Amino acid sequence: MNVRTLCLGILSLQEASGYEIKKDVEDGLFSHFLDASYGSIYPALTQLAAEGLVTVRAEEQTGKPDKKVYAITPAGKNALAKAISVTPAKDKYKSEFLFQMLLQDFLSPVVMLVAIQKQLDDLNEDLGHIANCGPVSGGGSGAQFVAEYGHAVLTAGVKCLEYKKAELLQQLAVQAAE
Amino acid sequence: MNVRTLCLGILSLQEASGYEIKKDVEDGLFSHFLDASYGSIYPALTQLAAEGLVTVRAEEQTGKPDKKVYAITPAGKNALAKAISVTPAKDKYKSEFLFQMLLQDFLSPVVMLVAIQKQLDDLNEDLGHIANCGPVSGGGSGAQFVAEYGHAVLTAGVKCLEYKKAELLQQLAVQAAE
DNA sequence: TGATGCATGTAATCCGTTACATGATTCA
DNA sequence: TGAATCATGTAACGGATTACATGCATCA
Repeated sequence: MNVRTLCLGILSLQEASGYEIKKDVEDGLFSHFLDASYGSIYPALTQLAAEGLVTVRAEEQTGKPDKKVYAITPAGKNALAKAISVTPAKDKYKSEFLFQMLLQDFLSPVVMLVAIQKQLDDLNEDLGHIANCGPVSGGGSGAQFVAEYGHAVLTAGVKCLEYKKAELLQQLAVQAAE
Repeated sequence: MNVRTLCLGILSLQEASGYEIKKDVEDGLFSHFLDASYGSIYPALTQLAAEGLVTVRAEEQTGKPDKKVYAITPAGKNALAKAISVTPAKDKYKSEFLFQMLLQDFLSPVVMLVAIQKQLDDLNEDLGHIANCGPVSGGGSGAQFVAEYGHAVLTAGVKCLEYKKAELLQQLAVQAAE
């Protein structure tokens, strides 16, 4: 899936500017399974508008720069429906954290502890993003499904890491006592 | 993290050919959080050998093509230790499946069911990869940690999806009865 | 006889990130 | 006064994937 489809998908839930789409994938409900940078979002939006799949409207704001609000068109909805009806690619998960843990023989216990804590913070941050969006938001039942799935998976990770962390802490304490 | 470091990491656990490294990230214990293609592995290995971070040995095989077995050198271990001692980048997770679920209003219940089943199959496949490696394998305690974490997260996903699937199936049955 | 597994490699292409460029406003 | 937020955009660069090329052995 490319950034074009991503934008179309978000715009099908609500109107938004490029800046707001970036926020959605950075801090919003979608942050834990989507990603895109300004460098890909803005060109995609321009292209989408040129093809008539979205409309643009300049919105003046007081105290803030003007923004371009994009909205999906019927043609855009068709294109979106087509794009997401194909069997999706398998989820991609890349974790440098797990790579580090795999190679823990090369790491000092302190470095390990720092890495685990960082991972814990990252997971909790994502959990926070999901919680912030509240039970109802943009995508209705779809958003709820995604929130529940994310919550389940993220929570499982946290639980596992809390256990590991406690284990490590105890080991460190024993070592210090010797 | 780049493919160079990935190869160095796997070679620190055991000797391997490029083909075997690819299998590790495709079907092995690492498959659910690492990824690399031949097009990136082979050049990386060649480069690593040229820099003296790994050694190459041609191994003749009966009934199979010869293979080049790579092994990490002390210099390679140093380079690896250095590379993984920096704070790792945040995990990247991209899910077209969740994107589809988010946009479920554009999907027929049947397409949704197919998508959920496919996701379930994918998760169970990864779970199988972890189980196949058994309690002990290459990386010792590191491998065990990674296996436990993967198992916890993947299982949570399966549980959540089984529930959703049952819910959907029931809805479909009710609709059919009307 | 055709598909699949084992095995190595190269080159074009693509998609996206990073960095750069600009500028107003608000809050500390 | 400096940092952060809001806001849009471009261009170079990079890293990896995809597709291609080759070839033997085994299994159905």
